[in-house]
Parts: sequence; C-alpha cells; structure tokens
Amino acid sequence: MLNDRKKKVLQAIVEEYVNTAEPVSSTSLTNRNELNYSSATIRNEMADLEKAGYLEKTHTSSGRIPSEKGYRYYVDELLRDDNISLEEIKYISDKLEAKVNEIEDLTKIATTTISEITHYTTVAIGPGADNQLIQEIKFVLLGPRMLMAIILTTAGLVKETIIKFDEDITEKQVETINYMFNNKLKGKPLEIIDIPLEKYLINEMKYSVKVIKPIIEQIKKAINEERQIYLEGANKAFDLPEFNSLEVAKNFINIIDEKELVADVLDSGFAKDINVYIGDENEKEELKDFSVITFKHKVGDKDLGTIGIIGPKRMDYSKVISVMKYINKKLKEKDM
Amino acid sequence: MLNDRKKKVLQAIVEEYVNTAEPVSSTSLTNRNELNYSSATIRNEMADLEKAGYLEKTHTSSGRIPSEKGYRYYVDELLRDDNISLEEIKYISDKLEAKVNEIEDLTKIATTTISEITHYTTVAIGPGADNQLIQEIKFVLLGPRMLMAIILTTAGLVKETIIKFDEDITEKQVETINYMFNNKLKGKPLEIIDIPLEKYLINEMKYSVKVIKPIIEQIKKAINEERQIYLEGANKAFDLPEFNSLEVAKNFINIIDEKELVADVLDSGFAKDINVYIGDENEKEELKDFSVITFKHKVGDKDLGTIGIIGPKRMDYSKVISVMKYINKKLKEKDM
DNA sequence: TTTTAGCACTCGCTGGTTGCGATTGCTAAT
DNA sequence: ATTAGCAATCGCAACCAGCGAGTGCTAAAA
Repeated sequence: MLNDRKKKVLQAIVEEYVNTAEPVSSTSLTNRNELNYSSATIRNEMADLEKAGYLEKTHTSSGRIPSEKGYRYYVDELLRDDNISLEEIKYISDKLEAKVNEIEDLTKIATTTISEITHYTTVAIGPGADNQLIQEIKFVLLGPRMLMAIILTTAGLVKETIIKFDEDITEKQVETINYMFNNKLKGKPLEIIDIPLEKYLINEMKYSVKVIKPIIEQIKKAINEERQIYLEGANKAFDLPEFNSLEVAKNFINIIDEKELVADVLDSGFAKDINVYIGDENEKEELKDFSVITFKHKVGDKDLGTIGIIGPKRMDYSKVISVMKYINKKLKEKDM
Repeated sequence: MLNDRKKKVLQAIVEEYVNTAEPVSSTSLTNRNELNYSSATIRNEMADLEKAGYLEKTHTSSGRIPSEKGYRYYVDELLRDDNISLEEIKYISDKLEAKVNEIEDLTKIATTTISEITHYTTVAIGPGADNQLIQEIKFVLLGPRMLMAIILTTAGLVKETIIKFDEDITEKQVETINYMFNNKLKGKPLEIIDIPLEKYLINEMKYSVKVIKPIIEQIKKAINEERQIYLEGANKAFDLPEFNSLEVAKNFINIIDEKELVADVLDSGFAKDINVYIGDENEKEELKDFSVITFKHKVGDKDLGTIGIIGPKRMDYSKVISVMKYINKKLKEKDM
C-alpha cells in the first residue's frame, strides 16, 4: 500500500510524463504545490516507488517514467474520470444529437467524435451476430435470378444482402420463401441461419436445393463476415513523439491495417464498462507497446458494438475515460 | 531526341534505381551486357543525360538517380508493359474467376490482388453517380415509419438506403410511390433524383411533403456520399526505404487517411486507359513525393469505378502497368 | 572521332573523442 | 524526517579524421 505522498508523486509523474513525453526529474516536481518538498525528498520517494515497481529509468542518471504497473495503479486508484470540459460536453452533445437514418451511423459519429476530442486513433466494430434476434426477414426480387434478403433484428439493425441463382425464380416462389422463413425464424437468434436449417428446408420441406442453398449460404456470409469496421484519426498517432521511432510507427500501421486483428481486439473480454489494457496486458503481442481502451456502446438498450482507442502507453487515460463515460451515457439516453 | 545508347543508359538507371533505391554509379552499369562500355563512357553519357534533365545527383560525387523527367521518359518511351510472369497471370485469373453476388465485390478483389502482386498500396473507389442510368427502383416497407429504397442501375449496381419518416406510411402509399418513381425515373440518369423532382412531385402531383422530401433527400445522400473506398496494403509502404524518412511516412498516412483526398485523386483526369502521375505531375500538393497510377475498370461494359496505386516515385512502373493492363483486360472479358 | 585509362577531387559516412548538462544516489548536516 | 551538497553516471551534440565510392577531366589509345 502506498502512502499518501507516494501516491501524489506517482500521480504527478504519470501526468507530467503524459504531457511532456520526457522522463520526469525530481526537481521538476518540487514546483507543484501539492508536493512542497525538496528535490532530495522527492528523489527518495521516487527511489522507493522504483523499487516497488511503479517507476522505471531509461538510464542510470535519467528521470523516471511510469512502469506498466505504475500506469495500472494510476488508472485503478488515482485518475479522475470526470476530466471533461463544458465545451467538450457541448461538442459531444451536438454531434450525438444528429438525426440518423441507420442506427449504425451513430457508431460512426461516436467514433469520429472521440477521435476528434482525444486526438487518439479510434476504431469501432458493429455488433456481432451473437445476442441478436431476428425480427423479420424480407425477400425482394431484383431480377429473374437476383434476390435481396433484408433482415431486421430486434436490436434495430438492418442487414441486406444479394443472392444470385443459376435458374429463374418466380414471384410465387419468393412469396413462399418469405412466408416460410418468417414463420420459421421470427424471434430466433441470427445464428439459426445455418446448415441444419438448410437441410431441414430441403429434406423435410422439400424445397429446391438450387433455391435454398444459395440463400442460406449468402445470408450466413453476410451475417458473419460483413462486420463494419470504422477507423478514425490514424494520422493523429503520427504526431506523437513515440512515433519518431520507425519501429513503433510500423507496428502501429500493421495493427490498424489488419482488420481481423482490430476486430479481435475489440471483441475481447469485457469485465467492466470501460476496459483498459496497458502494454503487455493486451492479449495480442503486436500491441505490447500500446494501450487500448474499449467500451461496448448501446443506443437505448440496443447493442451497437464496441468502440476503442489505440494509443501509446503514455496515454491521457483520464481524458479518454472521461470522454468515453460521457459518450456512453449520452448514447444510452438516446432512443431510436 | 536521345540516341540509342542514352536510352539504354537511362533505362538501366531507372531499373537499377527501382531495384536498389541507391544512386546508380557508372561502374555498376558496365556489367550489363547491353552496355558493353567502360565506366568512363557511361559517365559521359550520364553527364549528358543530367544536363538534359533526365538524371539528378544527390551530391557532387554520388551516383545518379532519375529525375521526374527521366521517369516520365521511361514511362512514355522505354518501359515494357508485358512484364508479368505466368505465375502472376495464373494467380490473377484464379482470383478474378471467383463467383461474386455483388458486382462491387470484384473491385475489392481486384484491389487486393493488385496490392498482393505489386506490393504497393492500392486504393479503389466505386463508380460515381455520373453516367449511370436507373433501371428500376423498389421501395420496401420495413416498419411503419421505415422504408428501404433499392435502386438498380443499368450498370448492374444495386444501391439501397433506409428512409425514416415522422409519420406512419401505409402499404398503399408505398405502392403509389413505387409506381410513380418507376414511371418517372426508369432509364433516367441517377442525378435526376434531386430538388426539381421533389418540387414536381409535391407541387404538380400533390404528394405529401412529409413523404417525398425524406425520400429524395436520403436517396440523394446515398448516391452522392456513400461511395465506397477500398484500401489495401497500406502497411506495405512502410517496408520501402523511402519510408525511413518520418516526413515521408507521415505524409503518406495523411494522404490515405483522408478519404476525400483519395477519392479526388482517383476521380481526376483520364486521358488514357492507364494514367501515370509522377511526383509534381499530381494535382495534389500532398502527393508531390509520390507517384500515382490509376485506371478505370469495367466488368463487361459496366463501369465499376477507378483503381489506383500510390507509391514512391521510384516505383516499378513496368510491373504495375503490366499488372493493371492484364487485370483490366480480364475484367472486361468477364460478364455479369 | 570515339573510347578508355588514370588520377585528383568531392562528399557522405563511420568511429572515436571530448565536454556539457541533466539527473541521480548517497552522506552528512539540519 | 528532511534537506543541502557533491561525486558519479550517462546521453547527447560537436568536432575531427580517415575511408571509400563516385565523379569530372585530361591525355592517351583505338
């Protein structure tokens, strides 16, 4: 357990380092009014904090920087999560007020807004197939061999996909398909659209393979593969001093260029409302030099997916978490 | 006009520099069997080529690199445009053979394939509203206040968008709308869906403002704003030696992060089948250190948009142009 | 007339040296 | 418990020298 002064020193060092990106010296902290001690005293505390693993040195005679344990302690115990100005509140409110036709647009708006306010790279992914129930399916004939399936989920999402056939389809057939699918699938989870259903329809219900198979295949594909990924402010990362290392810059590009990886990161563990992964805490090796902060967002009670920030370990955790909390709250209040 | 040997020297320097990214010395060219002269002779030719503006030096005693004029001459006069191996032909053919449900998927496949083969960052944009005729419009009621409009164009594209209303819409209304719009718009260009049409429908045909206005507004928005941009292999750029300069790397990220900019670049002038912009030839200031190669692609006779490569001026023009030519041809042969 | 050998000259790059400044750890005094 | 004082450490920028790659030019060879 850290005594009060050590907490103050650690907090000051994290905040100073987040601001300046330079190792923090004992003297630089003596100017702060909450730390009215000589540099020697601060030095002793810093030495203790280093021994306990909260701080690190870049070389023997350098100032200190927070270790991952230090950041973790800061995030868990020291940080303010209401670090948001009136202007920022106003800006966010205005953005989220916008009228949208598709509920997913709100994810995009929220992503952009977070990136604009925090100046970090922000990513988002739509909701997965899990937990979504089918409200209705509509089939619309677009041509003699082209059908559109439109799936509405109880979460308010609309997903459409085009199906092509090797033989002509009649309006009559579409009607039966429409009836059949809705009859069978309303209120069921999205994942039900799969091989067993295909077999059932073909074998039990005696539907034509040539009609049913492409439908099931394509809908399945649409549900599973087409999760939209949003990316905002990738270029902002390059203004950070840590990106002067080409190594780091390249790693970063590799991460955000790989959609699978981003999706994986956003989909992983959600113990809390807002989840903070610092450096090695990230499951992915590629992210060990970065910090990731994610939250699931809902509009009203409708699950809309996950939004996350990827930035340096030297991240303004306080600002990011404050902004995320506020946006999370605002979205929940909204109803569609 | 350059004599034969000068052409050979210029060509050799471009190709060597493309390969190695190092200034090319006179001695290094003497090994080539098409240049069986002493280094002194080559040196004289190089000095002439420099005076004529085709070559540059990085410093007094360095080897030569091509100037933009040099690259231009190489592209216009010297390059082979069939620089593609059997394996590559096979690879491309396999990729493009894939059965797709939506014609736009071919753009994505082509983009990915080009990036994989050339190892350059590849971008693409779907076709603009111009030149597309409306084949049919379908309206589907998804809820009491939610309508989907599906527009089929003669180019085989399907565009759908969701419209929300402030009041309930009946199936009956949708039917009239359906009839009306198709009657009025079939065979017309997409741009017809605009304010004059809105006014006509409301004033002359006495349709409800509350119904027509959102429809026109949203369709207009969907047509104009939602042009899909594809981006592949952004990370590959970072393996190039020119990206060791942080300046260059940052510029590059700024370019590809800005969708508007990418769209602008892909939409600009199309004098030829394949268009090459070298450095300062690019309209955009931001691209002055890069080269861009673009081509419009069609499937059969259907316009599918533009694909382009953004890479260093030291680009393998021969390979890129060869691959683009082949893909262009293959796509044209395909029919949907 | 064209080509080439030879050589002085230029310049970037690397490695070593030096001195400065920032910062620490420790000791002894307060 | 706190602080002043001081030696020690290390990064960093500046400077220098030597090496090597490459050129331009001149004069000789083909």
